[in-house]
Amino acid sequence: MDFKQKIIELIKKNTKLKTDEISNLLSVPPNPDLGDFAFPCFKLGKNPVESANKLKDKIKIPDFLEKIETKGPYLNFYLDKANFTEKILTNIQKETKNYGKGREKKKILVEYCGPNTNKPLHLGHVRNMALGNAVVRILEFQGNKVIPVNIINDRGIHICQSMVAYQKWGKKQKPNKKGDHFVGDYYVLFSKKSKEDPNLDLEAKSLLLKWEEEDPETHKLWRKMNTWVLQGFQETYDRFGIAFEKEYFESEIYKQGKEVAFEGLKKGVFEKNDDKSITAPLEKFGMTNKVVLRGDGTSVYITQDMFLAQQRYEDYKFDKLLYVVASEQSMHFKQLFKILELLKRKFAKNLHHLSYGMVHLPTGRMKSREGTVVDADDIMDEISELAQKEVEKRYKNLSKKERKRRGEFISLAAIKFFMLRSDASKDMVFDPKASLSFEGETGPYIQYTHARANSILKKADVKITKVNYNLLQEPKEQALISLLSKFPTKVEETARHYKPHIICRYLLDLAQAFNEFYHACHVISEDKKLMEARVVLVAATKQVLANGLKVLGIHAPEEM
RNA sequence: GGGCCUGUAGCCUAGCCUGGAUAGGGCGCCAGCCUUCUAUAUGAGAAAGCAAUUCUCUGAAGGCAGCUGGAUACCGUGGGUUCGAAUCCCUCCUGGCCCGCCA
Repeated sequence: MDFKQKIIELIKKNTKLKTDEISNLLSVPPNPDLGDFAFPCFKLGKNPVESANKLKDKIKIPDFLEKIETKGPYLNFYLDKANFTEKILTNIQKETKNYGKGREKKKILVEYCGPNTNKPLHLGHVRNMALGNAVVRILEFQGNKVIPVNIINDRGIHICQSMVAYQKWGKKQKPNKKGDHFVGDYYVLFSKKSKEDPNLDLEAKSLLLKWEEEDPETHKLWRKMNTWVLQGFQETYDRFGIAFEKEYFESEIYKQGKEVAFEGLKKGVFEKNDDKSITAPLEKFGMTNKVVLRGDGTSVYITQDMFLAQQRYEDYKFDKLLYVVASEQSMHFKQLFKILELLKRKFAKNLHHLSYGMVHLPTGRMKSREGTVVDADDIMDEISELAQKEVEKRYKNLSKKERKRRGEFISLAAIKFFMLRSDASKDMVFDPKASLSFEGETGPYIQYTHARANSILKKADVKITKVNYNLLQEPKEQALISLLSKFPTKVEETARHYKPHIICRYLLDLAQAFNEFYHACHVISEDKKLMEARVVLVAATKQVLANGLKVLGIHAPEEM
């Protein structure tokens, strides 16, 4: 039983309140002077100050508490420091990389990334990948079985546009650069040329028809170009540090939603229109009606998603399916989930759209047709270059290889942390020049703190025998220990809300507390027993920083 | 017209689910911590005087993935609920996204 539970019991014994009520009221005071837990006494009577004092007199102080005090209408509980410190620090020493791990046992599918195979991944995908990857790791750390899946949008008119341009101007060249960029260039070329020559649009349309008729030549070209693009994506995934357990291809499933549409019609959930198209009537649920199958029998975007959801259920029997997709598709998912509910799919209530805000440039919205897009690879290159320069400034004698390695993990930390540190639901402006500093609330700051902790441990050559936890009484030490104890709750909270920014904020607080601590308290000292206790504290902090970075998908370096 | 999201210092952001003590961070700004330089007729002072040397002040530059201190907030607006509202409810306003037989 943890301390909070013990205090709840204590209050329960001495008041008429129920456990739940007390649990809700009991909170952590705004600053450490006011103790470790606080209980507001407004509910105990008309005069809360008097009630607080009465309650205080009634309670006998148990071993784990140092004291109880009243401050106005609040009853403040002070934990016995040595007892608390010992419990937390020994726990971290024992559990190491599993400290904070949860015990949920669900099977969760997370769909993210969702690229189109006509152009490279861009900044929006970077946010998506950072978020998806972090959510996967956090849910895993919470104890769940998590299966990351991708949906590849590898068919449709936009794909054919790149193909037309390649046919006309590609001269059968093989890629002379990363495959996705190579193909993307033809997509941009198509957009440019089609402004002058409207016939190109017709050509793309007829190519799409040929593709649907499974014309061998067309499919051969399509497969060839897709292979180039997918190879390029794979390189980006590897660099970003993500992997998928399964990739679903739109081209393999887009036709199969039809059965679902007919099923809905039979069940009376959908309606048939005069032109033979099929509609899901959703007006009574506060949405607009949705066509789920065209008059000519071909499927639309939502048709394949209806099928794909159930396909995934058959594949994995998930307890939960998360779609990490930008907020612009909120309506689509609202409609999709409602339709599946009307079709009485038992998994319908276990679907969740994890929506995130758009990434804007200082110049406005990104438009791939107009070339005002920042490519994922380019931004990684650019930031990596910057980071390598910073590394070089600090260490003149590093090998080029090592400098590159460091620059790379630092830049990825900067990018990922920047994408994750604020609430996903908000839009953000990404200014490549100004947004990614390495100072302040950044990934590198956390990494740096981790590296510093490590370097202290290396310097402090001491044998840990029997630690006297009583020695860690300084306010900065206590503040740090108190933060360390909160990690498991933060993980739980993050997993419950799918909000990685909670862990980001926590790591910033922890890093700051640690930096303040080691400036105020010298670890390496003549007093061996004190040094021993502090070394344990530093090691514990390093461990928790590492655990936190890991669930965000960020490397925790030993030095940088 | 309808739906969803959003509004917190000059800028960015946490807190809102689950109401509670002084609204927490960061950037930027100001003042320090650290390093270097400068004073060979062209800065000043101290170590009794001179020389050497050292130190202090003043000045300048640099660095800064770190630390300390400081200034900055009608929590969009108006109302309601409550002993108590950034947080819950309602009005209005701002910005964004969506409302296609595109994906």
